[in-house]
Amino acid sequence: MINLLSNLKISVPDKIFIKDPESSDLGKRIIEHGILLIDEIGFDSFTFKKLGVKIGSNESSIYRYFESKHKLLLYLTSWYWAWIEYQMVFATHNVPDDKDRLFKAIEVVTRTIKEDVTYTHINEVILNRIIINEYSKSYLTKEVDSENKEGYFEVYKRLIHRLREIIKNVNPDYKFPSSLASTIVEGALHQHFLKVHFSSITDCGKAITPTEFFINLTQNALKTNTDESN
Amino acid sequence: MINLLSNLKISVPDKIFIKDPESSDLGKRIIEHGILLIDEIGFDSFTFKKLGVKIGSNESSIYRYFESKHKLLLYLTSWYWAWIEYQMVFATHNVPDDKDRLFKAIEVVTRTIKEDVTYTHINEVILNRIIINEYSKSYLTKEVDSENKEGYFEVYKRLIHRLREIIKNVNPDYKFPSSLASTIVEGALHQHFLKVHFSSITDCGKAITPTEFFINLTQNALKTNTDESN
DNA sequence: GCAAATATAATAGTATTACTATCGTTTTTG
DNA sequence: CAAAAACGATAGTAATACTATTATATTTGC
Repeated sequence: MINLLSNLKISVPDKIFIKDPESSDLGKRIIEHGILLIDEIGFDSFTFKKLGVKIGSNESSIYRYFESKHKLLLYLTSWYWAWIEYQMVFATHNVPDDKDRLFKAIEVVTRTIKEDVTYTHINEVILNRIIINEYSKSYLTKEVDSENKEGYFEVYKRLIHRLREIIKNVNPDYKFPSSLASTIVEGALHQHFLKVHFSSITDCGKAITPTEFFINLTQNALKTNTDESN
Repeated sequence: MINLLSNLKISVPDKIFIKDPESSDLGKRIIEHGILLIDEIGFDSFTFKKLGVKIGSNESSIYRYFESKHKLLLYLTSWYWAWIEYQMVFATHNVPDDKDRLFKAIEVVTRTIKEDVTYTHINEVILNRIIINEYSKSYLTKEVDSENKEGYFEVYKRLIHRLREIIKNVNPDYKFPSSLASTIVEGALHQHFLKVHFSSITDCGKAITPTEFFINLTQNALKTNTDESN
């Protein structure tokens, strides 16, 4: 699976960037060290000037790739969700049982990220931390609707749609497949955050994982009256 | 109930402000128009200078109440959750059946806010919109841990703890009462957001409410094997 | 191998932000 | 009524989030 993935370029909507960062060495350094710096000082304190210093390049050069730090965040989040999407597709591919497929899919979107050596300039463990800490900021803006129209959130919505379809296969009569799908994905990020910063309002921690919680929640939500198999 | 509440002052941790905005006319105007202005232009574009213009006062005077706009947001969110907490306590008070109590509690934390005339200078409908759009930004910061130690999130955590206890009463064997409680509260905000901005990834809208979704989810999550009553 | 095109670097400049500090005036209150 | 507290006005600062221009380096196409 890792080899299959390594031949694929994770595809990010091209309206997000001015110049594709994958197309040059400087572009890749912007992504690589952008991730590290956002993780280090937080997105709010992050500036292109500081990133320029880190990569020994100039602020103005970074602006030729991304028109703002907000667009860079949109790039990173789209990349992340596309990466998760690929993992979901591969992990659920050829799984014959509908329920098993759903459990696999939930596992992919809720688990703690382990390092992936496929994309050398992107540290997925750190990127995942950025998603947990900063993802909401990418859409909690006054510009959401216009940016949504521009397609900046396509990857994320497609992932939720895929998960919704897998849910519907398990129980076509379930009334809230979209809300369940979006709750699992967003909720998992939230539980991972709580685990680190507000442990008193989550059960997730050393013994219990968000994956366990959401699989249990989903399993019960989709149980039909006549279903005693689980 | 409204009359009972009107005698209560919603209590916000006093470390959040420099001077209690409830203690003066200017303070109340800061809160009242702060809410309106944040809703109008979004928290990111909101500044004390702009607020000063709106209320015919000076930037420097506002700084005498709140040391930063971030603290003002913490004030508003604490106020909001304390207000929700009161409603939850009153709505569940004297409800004999554990399940009914839980459903009432979920309703209070997930429903669409209708206007409340009790607190004249605070428009709860608009404040709710701010919570939906901006709440995450109050804790998704590099300072969460130190601010959490200072008690800035006490009200929110207390609300989640209350909900958790109500959940535990219904099913003491349920393994994830804290995670379920935090998922309901955070998830409801998220579903309300999706309803407005990303309707394709939620079932909530005109026909279905977040309350319905989360009551259904909880009901199924807490069902015991021998429980056929619902 | 060289000219043209492209990419990058360096510098400067702008309006705004998120404050702090000071001072004078008004209002409150003991 | 005097002292204290609150408020308003002004000024100042370092940083932010850019844009614009120009110079230099690198790549490429013929």
